[in-house]
Amino acid sequence: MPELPEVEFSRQCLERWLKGRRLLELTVPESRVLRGASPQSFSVLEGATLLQVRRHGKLLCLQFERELGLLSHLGMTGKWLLSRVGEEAPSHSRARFTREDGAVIHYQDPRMFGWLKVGSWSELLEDRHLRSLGPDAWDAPLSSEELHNKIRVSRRNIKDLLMDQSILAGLGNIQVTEALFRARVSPILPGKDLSREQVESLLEAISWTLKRTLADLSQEEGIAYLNEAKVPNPFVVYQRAGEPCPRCGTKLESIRISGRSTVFCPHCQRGEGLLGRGEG
DNA sequence: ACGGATGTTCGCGC
DNA sequence: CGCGCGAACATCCG
Repeated sequence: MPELPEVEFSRQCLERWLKGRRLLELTVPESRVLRGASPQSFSVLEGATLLQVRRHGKLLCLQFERELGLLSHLGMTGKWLLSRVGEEAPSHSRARFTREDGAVIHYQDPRMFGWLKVGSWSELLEDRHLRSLGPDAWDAPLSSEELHNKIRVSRRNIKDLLMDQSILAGLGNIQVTEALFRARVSPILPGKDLSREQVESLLEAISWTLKRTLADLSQEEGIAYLNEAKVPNPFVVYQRAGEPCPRCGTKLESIRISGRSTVFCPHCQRGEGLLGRGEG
């Protein structure tokens, strides 16, 4: 379940499980997750102690002793999981790191859109996947002036712009859908048509939805997430097409933007935004 | 059983 | 050349 909040949750888990501890053994079978790297190349991490896990957008950066590092992108279905001694491996485990006490940390990823990359820490910090990211949507939010300047020249719609990791890193389909609804901005509004006030609303809405999802994950729901328990949809509009808008009661609609389903309220999130007419 | 799913990248056409 | 769009990747779930 990886957008910024889930990736941050994974970051905290990895630090709790591994920070200051040695990796005794790594088993990384050949799979698409390696993107062509040799399974053997991961053995450089054997015996290394994890120093810290950083997150930039949806990318995790694990720093180890000996100037070593590991980049982890969770793709669509990636998860880091802890197996206690003697527990069975989860399905679709693509990598297993054995701790000194025998516990095993698994990287699980059925669809394998995620990936792992091992290398020297300094080299990984220059990796194109990291360098191409804009400021983190949570740790380094843009000012409304900065975001407005980035989008005011674009004819692309605002939903596309907010999903663009080079503008703001960490948002995905759910968080953008939720933020646009909260800010009452139409997802199809071209970037150049957003007022400064709308950009301000969006930034507030983004931090609100990220904070709320993060809080959900680190409370009881985090445990449910780990145990794969089914929890009811916690989002305000995502996956609620056909239900009444929680603000005005209008039926929520779903459209596709860049191949992704986009739920919005046709009344609260009208295309003209605050420009156009003052009627309404 | 068919369609859709939290992400990114590549290639094509304009 | 740059932009926008659709397809592709692989598997599961309702």
